[in-house]
Amino acid sequence: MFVNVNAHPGSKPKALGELGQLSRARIILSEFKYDRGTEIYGQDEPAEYIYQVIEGAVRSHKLLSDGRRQIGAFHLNGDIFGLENGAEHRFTAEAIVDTTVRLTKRCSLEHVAESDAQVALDLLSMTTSNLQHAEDHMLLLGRKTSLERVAAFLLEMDRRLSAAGVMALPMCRRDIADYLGLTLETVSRALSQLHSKGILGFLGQTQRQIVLRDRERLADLDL
Amino acid sequence: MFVNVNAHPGSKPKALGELGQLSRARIILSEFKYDRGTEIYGQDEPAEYIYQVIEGAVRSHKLLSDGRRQIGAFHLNGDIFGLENGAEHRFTAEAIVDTTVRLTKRCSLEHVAESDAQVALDLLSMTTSNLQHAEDHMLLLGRKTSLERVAAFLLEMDRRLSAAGVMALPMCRRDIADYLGLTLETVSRALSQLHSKGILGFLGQTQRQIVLRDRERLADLDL
DNA sequence: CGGTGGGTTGAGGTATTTCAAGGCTCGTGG
DNA sequence: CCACGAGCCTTGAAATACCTCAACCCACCG
Repeated sequence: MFVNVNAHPGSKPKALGELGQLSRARIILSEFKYDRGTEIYGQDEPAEYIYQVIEGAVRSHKLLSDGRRQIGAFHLNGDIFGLENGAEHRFTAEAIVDTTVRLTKRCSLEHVAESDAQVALDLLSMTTSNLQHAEDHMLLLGRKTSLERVAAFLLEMDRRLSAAGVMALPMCRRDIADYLGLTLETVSRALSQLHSKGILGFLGQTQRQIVLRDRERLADLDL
Repeated sequence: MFVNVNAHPGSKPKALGELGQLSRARIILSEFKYDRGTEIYGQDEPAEYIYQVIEGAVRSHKLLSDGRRQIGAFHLNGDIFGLENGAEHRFTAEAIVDTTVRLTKRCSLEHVAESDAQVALDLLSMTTSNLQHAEDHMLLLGRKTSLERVAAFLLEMDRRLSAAGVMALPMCRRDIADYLGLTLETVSRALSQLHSKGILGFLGQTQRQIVLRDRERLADLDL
């Protein structure tokens, strides 16, 4: 089921630091690959593992019974996800593109945390980061206009995955929409609007590579 | 500044259990009262204390620069709030009604957690509860209709503060609206609609005491 | 008694959704 | 090599859920 690969020094130092500490605690790390579009775990499944993105991108979402979807977070290079306190996952996680993750058994980690305060504090710190993101996202979802949401999204992605001033979005418009609580058409219109105002530009013909031409005016839209 | 009162056995066993454990760790607890409408702490202020509601109700909110407000949570009897990992509060907290809180210094708690894994795990558990609530709330704010939001709100409040089948809401319509990402008029209309359908009833003339007459049909609205 | 702070309700406006059409890219198979 | 369909994105037009503005009611209180 799981392919064991030699763990190689990761690409994103910050979050790796966190899992690095866990690694110090002698927890088994292995790597695994998921094809684009496949489910990594489902909502309400027992949370057996926690994950770190080595390469690729993952989305975590909840569904309403009639299919409406809310994406709670995107997990990019170096991010840790799947960390739940209870026994079950509270989101469904899917690979957005072909993705490599590093994973470790949740129970062994939990066991270590019971005696090692430092590990427990690491877990707390990770959970707090997630909480902070969720809190900010509630404000966005509850009170921001579509343009403000898209602007905030672009700034977040710029911060998290921009290389050389250009960001290559791994996710499609529908994913962005379900993250921002909008429809894909509204997201598309907002992007077009920002484009026509010269605030951003598209590279290539896929519309997924975006360069921010006027970060200042974009930030003005992010209240 | 702070009035020290004898800590008496609290009213809500569950959350008290948590602070109870912290108490075991020899952390100073004192009580303090806030008048209705007063600020307990402000966003971006240093997080000196953490709090537990003994009596009353508190709202935590974020503001956009133009005054739009999003309430992230209501804190009712027994709830712990003001727990931040960073040095600063991420919300403004205000007493909705006259409120008594128990409080303890954050730094001393943090200090204990550094060596005591059990305390650190308690903090983790509390943070995880907050995270879980925020995750569910993102789904509500991003994807539910006004009627579904109000139904979910009523069920949440019913669960958290219903006594003898009737809930006495401490907060006004505007607070509910800012919690649900709606306007107060929309909340009022949704409640009227549920009232006219016989799903809920009002007691007294303040419109703040609500009795759920058909929890089944209300739950149908909560997808 | 008048003012203030809630709450409800109606009418009209609007941001966003819904529905629909069309274009572009890319992979696959003839 | 080209045709074709699928997936993704954009754009327009119409529908609608929610917001805004406004009037009114009621309870409370100095």
